[in-house]
Amino acid sequence: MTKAQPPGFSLCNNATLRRAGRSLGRFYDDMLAPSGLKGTQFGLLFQIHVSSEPAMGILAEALIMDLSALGHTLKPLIRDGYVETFADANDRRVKRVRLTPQGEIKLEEAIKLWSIAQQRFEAMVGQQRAADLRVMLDEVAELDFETPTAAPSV
Amino acid sequence: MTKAQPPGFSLCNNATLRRAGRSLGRFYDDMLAPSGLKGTQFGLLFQIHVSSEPAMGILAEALIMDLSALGHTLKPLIRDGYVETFADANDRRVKRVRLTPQGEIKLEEAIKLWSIAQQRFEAMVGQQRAADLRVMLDEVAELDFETPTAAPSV
DNA sequence: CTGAATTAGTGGCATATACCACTTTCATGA
DNA sequence: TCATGAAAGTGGTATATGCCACTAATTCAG
Repeated sequence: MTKAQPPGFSLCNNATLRRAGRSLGRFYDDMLAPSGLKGTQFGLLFQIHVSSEPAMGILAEALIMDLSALGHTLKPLIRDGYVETFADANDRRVKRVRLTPQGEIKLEEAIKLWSIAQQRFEAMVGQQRAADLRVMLDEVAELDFETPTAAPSV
Repeated sequence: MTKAQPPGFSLCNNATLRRAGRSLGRFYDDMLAPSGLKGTQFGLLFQIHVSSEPAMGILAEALIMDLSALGHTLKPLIRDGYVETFADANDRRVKRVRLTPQGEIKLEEAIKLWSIAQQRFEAMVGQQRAADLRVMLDEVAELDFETPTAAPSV
């Protein structure tokens, strides 16, 4: 028979991805800890920073995140004064998001810590392989999982 | 200059991994929905199934998951009667975990759904590339992130 | 222009995870 | 044997995320 599955390894792409996510997440969290931000929060601040006062829906889409989840995740950042929201001028349904000056400062501070984490990680797996991995992951993220539940409606 | 970052893509390995995780997670969740299990729960049941009545600590280690997080994640599964725990015979500190008969049945049911998800995914990215991705992810998960906080204590 | 359908967010609820402070058991050395 | 310290879990608290039901604003057909 084939050799027994190494303990902890799974053939499930999803389980494997989550497992790696927990591991890597803790690493980035640890490295970012001095800033008081979690890896996720850093990513969120960064995405807001590089976007142009994005609407929540647009932001959620870019992050492939549920809109309501984004709302929840944003709360601690708003509470801590790093992010603020404001109504769109043309469509009052739309709420836009931006960093506060304090948020920009915090982000800069965090970027320094993040760079170290990023470097440490890439030193371990290789810069090229890390880039390859990201490409692969972005491809996975962008896949069209449209479930053909049954016959596609005419 | 280099071309602007495509919206939603990040150089951060952690952010990219999480983003892909959300995307893939939803896909597996959707596919498993008829069983009433989430992708995470399926992975957990499976890992318990292939282990030999593992102690919680061992299970957590295999999944690279915090022990207390495992405890919390296990609760709904215990409540729903899929998993049960029992004290180790030789060390009363140790709590072992196993599937109930009901849990085994549910797992079998879920495996059918999972297979479809797995197939669909691999049809999209290619079986070989999926395998490569898992290898890469397992490697990342297994990295030694030991933070050399400062001078290693003598 | 008015009522139905659509779009954007919110709030509630449930699971996923982490860290920390305990509590209970063991293991160990004096 | 007994005090100490290590090991395994539990519970609390906080963030991360998703889905669903609902509300507010818009858009659109008639």
